[in-house]
Amino acid sequence: MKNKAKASLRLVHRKLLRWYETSGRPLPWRKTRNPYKILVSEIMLQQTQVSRVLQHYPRFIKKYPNFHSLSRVGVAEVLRAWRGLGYNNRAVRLLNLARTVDGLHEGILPRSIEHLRSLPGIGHYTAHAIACFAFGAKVPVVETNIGRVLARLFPSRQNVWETAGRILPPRRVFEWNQGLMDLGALICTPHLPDCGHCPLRDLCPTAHRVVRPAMKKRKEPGRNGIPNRIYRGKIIEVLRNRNGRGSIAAERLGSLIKPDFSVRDRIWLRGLLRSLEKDGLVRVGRWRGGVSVSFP
DNA sequence: GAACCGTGGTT
DNA sequence: TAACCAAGGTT
Repeated sequence: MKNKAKASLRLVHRKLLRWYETSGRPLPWRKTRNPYKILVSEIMLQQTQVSRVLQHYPRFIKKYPNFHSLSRVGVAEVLRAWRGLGYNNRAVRLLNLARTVDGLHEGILPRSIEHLRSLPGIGHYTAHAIACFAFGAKVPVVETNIGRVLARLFPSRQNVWETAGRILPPRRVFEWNQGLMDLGALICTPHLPDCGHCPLRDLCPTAHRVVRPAMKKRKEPGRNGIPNRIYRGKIIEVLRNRNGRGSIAAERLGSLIKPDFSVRDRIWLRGLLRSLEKDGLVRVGRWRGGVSVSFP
């Protein structure tokens, strides 16, 4: 890299880190280095806004403060604690992860990115996030915010992960990664970026002239124009609210999640239940010639 | 690599 | 109001 580019990069480091000191968000998972607490926050934050996670994270951590306490409960209890967060598969994966760590790793989360990635629910991003935020590794992190920021700051670069690795500062990598995310969430937003208040505006080639790529929506499979995943969520919510009583007849479940449920919907409902069963979210059994549904 | 997976606020 | 969007992961 040329000296000029190096100097410019150092300026980016300085400006962003300074901005983060004064404008970074005071989020609870930034005040700890506890691997379990960092992990829970990262799983919750997958495709989920910070504002929503803030509503549920403290209560979840209080109820399940470590891998051991979480590993001892069942799917039903975890899904109730997960209510409102969405993507319920994450709760099941987190539970299985806790059981694995508690049972096979003496309650200690692995430190290596490769090992982390082998655990359920931890992919490329989350493994790097845990390595950096919990273990202090000097590794890059790229999620939707940072991907957008880097695409605008380095429009000629193609691979954002490679770019993120190349521009990593020599120290304060924790603050650097968190700062880039805050910049994307607060200033460098998708629709109308607030370039006037951006600490990097003088160094950004696309400042004040951001074009956002027009994305086309895909069509989701569903019923009556409602995607199947919404019905899946309704099924889980019905089961959550059946405190005590274990199972429910599929026919009754159908009428609860779809007001005009009829015999023509039976096959469709069976498909939903099969997918939920495969994900470990429900158990499907036989009952009086029909089908019964409960938490596993 | 595309399809699938919740929930609810914002525009 | 319909569409978009949000600290991704799995198959």
